[in-house]
Amino acid sequence: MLDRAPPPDAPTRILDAAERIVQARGVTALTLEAAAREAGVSKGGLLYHFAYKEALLAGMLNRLADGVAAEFEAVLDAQPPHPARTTRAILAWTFDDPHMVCEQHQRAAAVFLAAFHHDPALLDPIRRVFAHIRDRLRQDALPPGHGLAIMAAGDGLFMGRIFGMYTMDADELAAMRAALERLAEPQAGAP
Amino acid sequence: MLDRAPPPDAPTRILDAAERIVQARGVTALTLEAAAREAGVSKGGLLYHFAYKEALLAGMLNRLADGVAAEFEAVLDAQPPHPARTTRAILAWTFDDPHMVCEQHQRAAAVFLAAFHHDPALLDPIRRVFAHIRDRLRQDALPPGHGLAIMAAGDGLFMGRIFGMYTMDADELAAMRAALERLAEPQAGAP
DNA sequence: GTTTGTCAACCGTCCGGTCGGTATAGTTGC
DNA sequence: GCAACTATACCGACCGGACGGTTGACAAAC
Repeated sequence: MLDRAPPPDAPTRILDAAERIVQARGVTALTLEAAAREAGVSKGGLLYHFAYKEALLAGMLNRLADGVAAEFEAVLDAQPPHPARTTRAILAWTFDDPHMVCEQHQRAAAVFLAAFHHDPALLDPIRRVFAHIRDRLRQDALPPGHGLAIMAAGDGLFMGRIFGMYTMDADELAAMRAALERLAEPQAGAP
Repeated sequence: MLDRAPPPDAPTRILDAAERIVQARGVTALTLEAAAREAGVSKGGLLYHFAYKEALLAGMLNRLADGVAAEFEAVLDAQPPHPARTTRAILAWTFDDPHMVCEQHQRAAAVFLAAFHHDPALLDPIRRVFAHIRDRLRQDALPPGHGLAIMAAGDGLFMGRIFGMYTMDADELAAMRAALERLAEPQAGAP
């Protein structure tokens, strides 16, 4: 389909390479030399584009934040109108299939952890994305707390998967989704 | 009350020191030398008790897993009989106050992350603890998925706090708890 | 001819792990 | 009773390698 994409520029190639390394071999393996080699440039070449290692990490995380924001926006747009549209988008985001297994998200998690490892402040761009989602969530016509509970459950599921804390089969996943969907009913708990 | 506790032995002191470092200054600051100094032994002394750095990490994580298991057991024991007793214990564990702000848990998170950073396989002891809790959860008289949803939400909240992704005020927390408690009602969603 | 992008060689530091050694407390043989 | 030996606990100098970052050179683009 898009096999004729132009070759990415050096910074992009470097960011890609760094992500690949972090995903495949963990934070410790992400050295300037390794990233440079993987990207097909020299260490000096890498340092021309990212003057410090921290700049590289920041670049990775900024791109990640943009990606996450765009992805959520896409899921939201695909959602039919509903009083709890944002909440339902989160549910879809969490449970709908392509997303669940996506290697993309393993990579996102790896980048996230790598950044946190180096300096928690690097996470700020992502924090802003989540804060934005939470603001949207507040505008849903739902009893207070329901949206947050669903969001927290989604995050918990995601984290659990990242850390290999629990792997659930399709049945359990479906049951969880059903449970959370009860919380996303507009009339739920209305007085 | 117990101010006459005997001084801890060297391995315990080292583990304590390592935890303190990891919590206060992050994974990167946990070097053998730093841990040794903080524990008041020499590097050689530390290596006598923990032959590799990995052994130190494993020791930290094993102790953590034991602590978490004991803590959950205590919360569970404090719970009055109820068809969804384990689920309610998780709710209490997640939301009841002393636990929420506890510095202990910041430390637990730091140890967890440090271990994961070094080698994800190190997390196995904790994984076992969570698997055990999940088994208990399944025995609650609740529609399938409700317990899991609550557990995931608790994990999400915990992770969110660790990574500073979102900080919720007391009202939001209370609303979340109320929402999740609806899922912990035995009759909830019964046909 | 200067700016832009890239390179390879190099440096200083830090860190995990090794190693030879010390001190104290048993244990054994006589 | 004591010498010889062993085990336990600990010390700190040192080594080798890795890693982040610097430097100076160089070629193509403008």
